[in-house]
Amino acid sequence: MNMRLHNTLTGRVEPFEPQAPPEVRMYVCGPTVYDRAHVGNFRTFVASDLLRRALRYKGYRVKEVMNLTDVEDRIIGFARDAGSDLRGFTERHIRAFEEDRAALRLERPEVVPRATEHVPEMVDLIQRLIERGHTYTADGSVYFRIGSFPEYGRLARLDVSGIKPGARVDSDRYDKEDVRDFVLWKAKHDEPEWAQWDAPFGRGRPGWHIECSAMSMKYLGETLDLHAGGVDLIFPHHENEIAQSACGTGRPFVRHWFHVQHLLIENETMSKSKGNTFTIPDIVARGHRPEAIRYLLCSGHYRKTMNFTWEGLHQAAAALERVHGLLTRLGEVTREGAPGTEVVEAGLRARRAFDDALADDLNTPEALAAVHGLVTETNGLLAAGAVTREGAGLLRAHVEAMDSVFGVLVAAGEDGLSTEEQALYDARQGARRKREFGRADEIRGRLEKLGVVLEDTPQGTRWRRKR
RNA sequence: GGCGGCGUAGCCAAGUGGUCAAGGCGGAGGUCUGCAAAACCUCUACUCUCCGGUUCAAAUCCGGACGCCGCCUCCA
Repeated sequence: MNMRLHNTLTGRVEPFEPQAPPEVRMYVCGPTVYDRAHVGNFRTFVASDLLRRALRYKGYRVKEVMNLTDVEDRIIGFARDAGSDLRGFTERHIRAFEEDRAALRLERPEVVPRATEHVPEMVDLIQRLIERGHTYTADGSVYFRIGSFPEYGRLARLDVSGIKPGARVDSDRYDKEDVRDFVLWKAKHDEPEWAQWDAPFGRGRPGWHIECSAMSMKYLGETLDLHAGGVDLIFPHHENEIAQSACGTGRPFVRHWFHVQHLLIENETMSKSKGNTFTIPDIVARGHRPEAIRYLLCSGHYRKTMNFTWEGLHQAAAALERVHGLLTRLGEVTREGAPGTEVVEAGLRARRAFDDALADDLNTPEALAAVHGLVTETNGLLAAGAVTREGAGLLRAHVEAMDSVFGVLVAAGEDGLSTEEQALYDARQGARRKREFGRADEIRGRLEKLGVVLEDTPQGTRWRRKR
């Protein structure tokens, strides 16, 4: 159950120790549902999915909460423009997110709360902050006074001392005592009715950060074991979450902060103006499989900027195909007998390397290398006829165990051949039996154009879909 | 300007003081095959952006240069 993870709070890789093992209470900042999430967003979600799966692999029981931010100024704006109410607008994007989540084989967190369904909890927390003297009101909005929290800036390593308390900063709509103070509750202006809630401190809507504090603590308790998100959230979002939560409860908010680096697309920053904020359906429309996307996102370390390229997607698909091919061939072994020591040892060796890699700050690239090491060894043993049926089962079990973390190594069930494809397949088999190889090759070429690859083996002809 | 990170083969990507610079993709040759495909075997970075330094020893530590990226108020 040993695991070392980098902790943004300390800036070091340190042993991960939950408060009440084997349970891990983990929170992940989820999507803001005003648009379809892009691959960059999904890098974070894939990384946090790898983390929760790795923790389970190591013997922990994970309770993960991932919020859906379904009220926020942009959402309100877009919904109003679309002539929709909040629920109608966000529902569409939530469904899209669920589709993408399933396509990338992300496990569904145990709790997926929506901000709009937790306004009372947020009001409650704000109320507590007011009572403890961490707030002030300006124009009806409630602000958090960062000067009331000495530890402010620790996570982001910001030096707050340069900001003069009391220096008023002009803002078109709100009047803050300090630039870095942030809003807990925004007083209503001209927002639609569906974007307003009642609170003891006035009608309005919650600020951005408060939802994560309120929802995480509701489902996971006042101190979380793990909190994950993209690096861009370190400041101000997570810094503010810490301030609100710690000041509201008087306890540490999070023990371990896990932050995922950003993604580059073809060596360029993602941005709307560059037109490279690809969504999962965008990438699929270009002929790539979601499994390849997931594999590619798994192939770099989460703390390092990753370069996402179309070429890389092809490479990922090819690497994945290699593992799938091994599994197919393991299933075809018929020889009886106990597994040889070579088989047993190859499996154990790979598992040890795999376990070590995961324990070392979730080093998935190295864990993947362990998987491929086993593939190469097994292929060799297979070619030498050294694998029995029992041995094949053992090796497959190792791959499956490792895939409990990666989630793409075992191929999803494929559809059978269509009637047309089946007819061609049968015709080729007939031609081959009659040794009419010219005709057989011609049919094989036609099937390949249809995306079906044939492989003749001593045991017969097998087919697979081209990647 | 302040803070943080990165620069490893054609491409993707581990390694952060001392067996060997992982692994994948691609490429070359060979084995197998009716031919292919798949698989196997061999080869594919004497070197880690560059320049200095520390050390018996550096891709790994220190200094500098160049290039790239992120954060410094609602963007994963």
